[in-house]
Amino acid sequence: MPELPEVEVTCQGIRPYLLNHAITQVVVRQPQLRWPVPTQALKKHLTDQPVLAITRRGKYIVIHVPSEHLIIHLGMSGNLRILPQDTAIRKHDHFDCLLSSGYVLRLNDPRRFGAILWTKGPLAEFPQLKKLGPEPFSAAFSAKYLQQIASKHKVPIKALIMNAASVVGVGNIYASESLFMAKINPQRPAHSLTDKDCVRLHKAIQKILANAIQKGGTTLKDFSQSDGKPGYFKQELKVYGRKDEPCKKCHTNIIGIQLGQRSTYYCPSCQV
DNA sequence: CGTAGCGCCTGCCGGC
DNA sequence: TGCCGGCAGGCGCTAC
Repeated sequence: MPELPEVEVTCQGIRPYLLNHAITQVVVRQPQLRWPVPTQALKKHLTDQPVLAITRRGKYIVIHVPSEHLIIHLGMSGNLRILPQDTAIRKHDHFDCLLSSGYVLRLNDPRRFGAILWTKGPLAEFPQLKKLGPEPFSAAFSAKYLQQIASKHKVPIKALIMNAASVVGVGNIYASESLFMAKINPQRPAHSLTDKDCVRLHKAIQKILANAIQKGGTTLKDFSQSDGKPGYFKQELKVYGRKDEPCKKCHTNIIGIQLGQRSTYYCPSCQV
């Protein structure tokens, strides 16, 4: 479900309800997520701890308590909501953090591809975070950097930008949308991109992600912001999910293909 | 090493 | 109405 914009919107939504409030209780109803949930460690180390910060690294949400970190990944179908503590439990409500603010932070994740992790050590050394490439809005993610990695790989450019080791946060929707904005065919081998292509793609990735965050993310079916409202970027999608519909620029029908087992959309006329 | 393909799960939708 | 295949916003593991 979530790519970087949806995760960022989730962080922004939950922050006021967590920051400077204490975690009063941790409830794990389903310990089998992508990795086993470290239930005992969570209960022992998070209970009665104040939340000092909520940050994001790639698609991971990091909740900081004194000298430890709770790390949450939403996988494909995960959703974090802020709810009154007496809200009835629904199917797939796997994890709760009760808060001194009177609310509960609740994870619902039907497909259980998400994760609840915990670490005491430095965040940068945490295995899942250690492998991640630069943040798309950081100085490290420059047009020059994109040129360098593109020149070294022959995989389709869409696969390259979706690989979190290249740059974090670009998932299946925004990869297609960024490539449309940059006028690049998603199937092009990464090393075939010119420097100018990379400059356009770099800018497109940043613009698409920033605009999606500003619109509250993309709701296709099950994503909602932490207050339950949908994201409004769906209306902005130019190619994703628009197979056989006319391109908004040139009216050629949008093509839908499978690329690396992921559905991929592009305009055969605008994207070369 | 880079790359391709599979599998983890549940839910939903369209076709028969 | 029910069954079945295919598909879904992510990502790690395996084999080559």
